[in-house]
Amino acid sequence: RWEEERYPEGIKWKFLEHKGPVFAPPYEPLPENVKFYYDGKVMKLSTKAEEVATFFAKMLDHEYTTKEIFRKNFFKDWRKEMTSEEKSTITNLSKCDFTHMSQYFKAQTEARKQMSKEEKQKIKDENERLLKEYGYCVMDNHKERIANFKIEPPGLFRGRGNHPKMGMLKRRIMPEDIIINCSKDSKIPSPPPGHKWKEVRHDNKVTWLVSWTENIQGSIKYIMLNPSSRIKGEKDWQKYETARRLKKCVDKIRNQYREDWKSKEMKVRQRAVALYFIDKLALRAGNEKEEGETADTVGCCSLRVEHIKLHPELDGQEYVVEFDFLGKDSIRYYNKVPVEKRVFKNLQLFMENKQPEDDLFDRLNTSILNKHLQDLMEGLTAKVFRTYNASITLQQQLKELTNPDDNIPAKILSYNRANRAVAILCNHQRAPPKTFEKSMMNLQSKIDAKKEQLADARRELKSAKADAKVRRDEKSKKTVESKKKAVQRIEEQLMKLEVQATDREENKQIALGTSKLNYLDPRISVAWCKKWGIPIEKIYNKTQREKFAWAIDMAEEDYEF
DNA sequence: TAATGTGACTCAGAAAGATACAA
DNA sequence: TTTGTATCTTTCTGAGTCACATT
Repeated sequence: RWEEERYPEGIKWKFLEHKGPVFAPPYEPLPENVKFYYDGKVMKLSTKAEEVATFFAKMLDHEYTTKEIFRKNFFKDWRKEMTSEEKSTITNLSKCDFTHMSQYFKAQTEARKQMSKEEKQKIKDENERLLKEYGYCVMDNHKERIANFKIEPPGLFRGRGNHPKMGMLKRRIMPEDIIINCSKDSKIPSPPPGHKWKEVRHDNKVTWLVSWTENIQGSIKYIMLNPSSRIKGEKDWQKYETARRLKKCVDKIRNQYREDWKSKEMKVRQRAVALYFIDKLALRAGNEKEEGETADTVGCCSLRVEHIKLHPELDGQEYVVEFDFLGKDSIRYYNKVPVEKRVFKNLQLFMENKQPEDDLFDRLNTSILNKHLQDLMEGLTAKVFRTYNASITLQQQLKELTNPDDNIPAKILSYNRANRAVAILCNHQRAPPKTFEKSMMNLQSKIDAKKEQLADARRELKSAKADAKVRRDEKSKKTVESKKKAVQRIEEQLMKLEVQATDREENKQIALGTSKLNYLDPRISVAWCKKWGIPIEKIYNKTQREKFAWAIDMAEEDYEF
């Protein structure tokens, strides 16, 4: 297995062979009867302009097509694709009527749903063929699954939150944009007929197979392997091992930064307070970002004065810091945290004579912080604290919440609650599902029905008992037994439903997936399952079991993070 | 030098798609 | 048995982190 293989420093593989990427299907022009209207009049668009128009039409129902920035960016990029005639006619987006196009696409979606079984199967088979041919590569001696072998199709860029580039045209990626990475002695993938690759290279110090430069931010996109692959699994394992090394020295580090709160040097104090937040609140490092290029979000080091409020006293607690800022993906972080007096006083100092838009930690950035962390422990960076605190929290919570006498569903509820504690710590949120209220009501009515059923069963049991008392024969005794069993079964079903309701309610706005997949040492979960006799399938689905195969292999019931 | 840029990788929630379940 | 719908799974691709090169 891959756990045993070793490579010299920086070398990621010796042999790499793959088939290259799958390109987005070419644009299919709309049928003649689907019309676009400008200023109330039918207008036939050139193919290029029409394609971009369809991107907008497909999003018509979405809120962001009403946003000014989105519309402005879209219109600007759309005009670039128009012929000069179109350009001179179409001068106002508000006069464009995409509704007919939009209806056509909705009808198409509907038609796809209504397809016969055979037609659906045909599509499925084709997808499978594609996966079989392009979805795998050979890295060293293993056939590995590729994560994203399909090139992103063209469309309109949708950033998260208040992104200044929303609505811009994401251009179509051509073979001429593509860099292929594979080994010299492999069969080099051939570009589509009539095309050439931008470059073919043989760099075994990186893990990607294909790359191209995207036109919105000018950043590089990659095709890489699936999480189940050796190269990803090994790295994942390493990540948790680093976090476990932090566990051994975290007390020392904590004492150190507490000392540094008193330092004469401003830089050191800021570093120490920031690190305290990263450790205590599991904040992200917070790199600087180029203004105007992305949504305005921050992490710890990039916090601004306007993102915190200091309360010498709040709701009976002393020295409370109120955080309110947008973090990664523009997810709001809101928290009121009582801190130590010394931290509080330092924050007051940092905020002195500053404007709301000034940096809170003006003498600090992620590079300075990470250099310092590197000195404290090899391989230590800001994000290791997140991994460490997430995993240790799961372990503690599992110990605290698991009741040995509980049945399996109740134990799983405890697991989910432990998982939830981590998700809350890491601020992993989701939009409440659109059908949440409804599904909650459905569940409640199920519970009510089950309760009635239970009452009936109990009544029947009672009368059966009475009956048996009178008759005193074998048959009626047996009836009592079976009625007892029925009551028990219904009680269990009821309990299961109630547990489910609790779980769902508590989970309304919490996303468990990210922490489960990226922050929790899977060996903790595997060990917990073994210890309590919970089938691993109850915790990890098939994909997750593939990703965590190394942990399932490795961890025994006594594993300690 | 510290600031800035570049590249490669992890982590993120929404949306689409597949499946299970109830009517 | 079929069909509609709720839920679970997978896909998608944007948004971070962090190391290292360049100026």
